[in-house]
Amino acid sequence: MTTPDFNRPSDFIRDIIKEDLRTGKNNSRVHTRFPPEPNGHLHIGHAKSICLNFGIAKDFNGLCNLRMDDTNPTKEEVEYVESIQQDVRWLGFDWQDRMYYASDYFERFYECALDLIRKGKAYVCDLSADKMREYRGTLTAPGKESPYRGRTVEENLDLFERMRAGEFPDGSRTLRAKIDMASGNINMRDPVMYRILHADHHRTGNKWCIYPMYDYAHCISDSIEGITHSICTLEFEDHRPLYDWFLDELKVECHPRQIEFARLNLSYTVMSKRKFIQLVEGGFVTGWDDPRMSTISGLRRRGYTPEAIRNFAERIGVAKRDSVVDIALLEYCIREDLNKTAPRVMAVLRPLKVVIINYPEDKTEEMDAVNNPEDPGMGTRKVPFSRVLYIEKDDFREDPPKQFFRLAPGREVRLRYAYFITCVHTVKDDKTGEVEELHCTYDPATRGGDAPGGRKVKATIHWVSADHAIDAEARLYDYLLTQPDPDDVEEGKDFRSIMNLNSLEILSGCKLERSLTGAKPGCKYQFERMGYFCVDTDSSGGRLVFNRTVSLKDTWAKVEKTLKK
RNA sequence: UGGGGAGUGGUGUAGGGGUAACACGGCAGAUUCUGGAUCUGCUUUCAGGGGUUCGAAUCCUCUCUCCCCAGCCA
Repeated sequence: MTTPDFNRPSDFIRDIIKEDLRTGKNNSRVHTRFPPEPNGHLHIGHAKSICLNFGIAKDFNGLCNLRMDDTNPTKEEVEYVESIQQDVRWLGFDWQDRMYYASDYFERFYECALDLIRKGKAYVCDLSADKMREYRGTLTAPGKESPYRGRTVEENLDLFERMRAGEFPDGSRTLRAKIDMASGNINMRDPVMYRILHADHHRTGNKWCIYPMYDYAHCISDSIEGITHSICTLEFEDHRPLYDWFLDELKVECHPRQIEFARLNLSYTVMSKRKFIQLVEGGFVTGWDDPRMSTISGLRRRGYTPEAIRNFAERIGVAKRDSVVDIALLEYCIREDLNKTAPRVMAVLRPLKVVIINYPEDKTEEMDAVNNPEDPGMGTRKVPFSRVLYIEKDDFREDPPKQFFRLAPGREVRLRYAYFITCVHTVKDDKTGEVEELHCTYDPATRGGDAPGGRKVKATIHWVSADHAIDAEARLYDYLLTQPDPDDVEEGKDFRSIMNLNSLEILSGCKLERSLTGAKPGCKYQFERMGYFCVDTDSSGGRLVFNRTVSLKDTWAKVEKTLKK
């Protein structure tokens, strides 16, 4: 058992909990829950909530349940409950034996409904959906009471039992709470507690044909599980009076406190199930786990680590105001993690052939390369060097601008862990004039990368020996949107009008150092100077596919950009 | 025009009567066998008006702006 951590960065929710602990509320217990509806895949917004709920439990020596909020059989599927469990586990959280389903409580909900009917606090209403909307009133005008509001307890009991028995068709009746049709809070205008739905539920099958609504089911679920702090997002703020109303009327022992926080928005991406579906169906991405998606599965496939995401969740904080977090912070978090953990490797994404004309044709040397300068414990490896190499196209410029330090005609640079080379000749395509091969000389005295006299070069570039290289495909990703805010679009258009149509660039024929042979999906590397890459699940047999998780910070790219202006 | 929330630098989060802090970003520089990492410095803020006070981001008051709510979705 760990001691509660009161020292970690606090937030308004933890402040409330600390106060409750101080005053001995809830017998000094802390119990939260993460309650997704299994109707879609989790995204990084959910990760914020997961980290919050499980994190609070951990900080205060409490517990956090995982609960499927499965009260709507028409939308929920087992496929989703499995993916949700996988994602939560992957993020590093453990609900132990506390995996719950709202559907497990259906009988309890029913009993409670009976109780409310007997107390005259709930009634069966025969209004159609359209009529009910009409009776509800508007934001500014009060509603009208349903003509069925005055039914006797006996009649209500009879009708409700028959609703359960399946005597009535979908939509013909509802069970409603009897509260106040004139309330300024529309949620309190006799909200529906049960609707008739002759639909198979993924867990209860055809046992039920009436299903409870969120507001009714959620508070009771929390109460049953002994939740102390029921944390949800801002849009439920004006549902809180109803949450409290049900629990007060039912006189339950455990009455959790609902606390609302602002959901996460991330710049240059979308964050709602509806928009994700539009992306998938519109063919903008290949699926829920497309590495450009901010779904947990997408981020995982992209090469993000649970550590980075947890760290991100901590850095963004928790508050009540609407905000848009700069995606640069997420990128910072993954770079921070991978910088410490990812082995370095040399990979040429856009190869340019280089012949070292004064190097023997049949010779191969094994150069020592450091696996991770941030972590000497990760050791070294041998990288083969020979006469014909590949370097990055971007590392050569025939007419280098002033700030360009890399290879150019007549200029000397260092090949990382190998030799200094000087470009003495360029071979061009007759027709296009494009440089297709470089002839260079090397200085044998610089073996390993250092000149004996302390001679300096301005750049070190990576390379791969042509004869020893393995081929791979690299997928480079860019933001999904061309603008930070998905809703900042022209009148009448939606986020699809600001899609970045170049968010995926596929590079084939990349040349990798041979140590990457047989790398397995999920393996993460830093391709030196190019970014962090992760083996994609599309890899098979000898075919290697890499996702670029995130590029390295690139000062040269910035300089070049301002140069172009 | 009803009800519920929220306004602190470019972004996010602290500070809750004593003169605004941390992180990311941006910009410089140092350093470096990754134009990476690291280090240093700079950048810029309390929505507005009035009031209380020796002193207000903080308390009071008025105003403005933004977000959410009219599913038998969650």
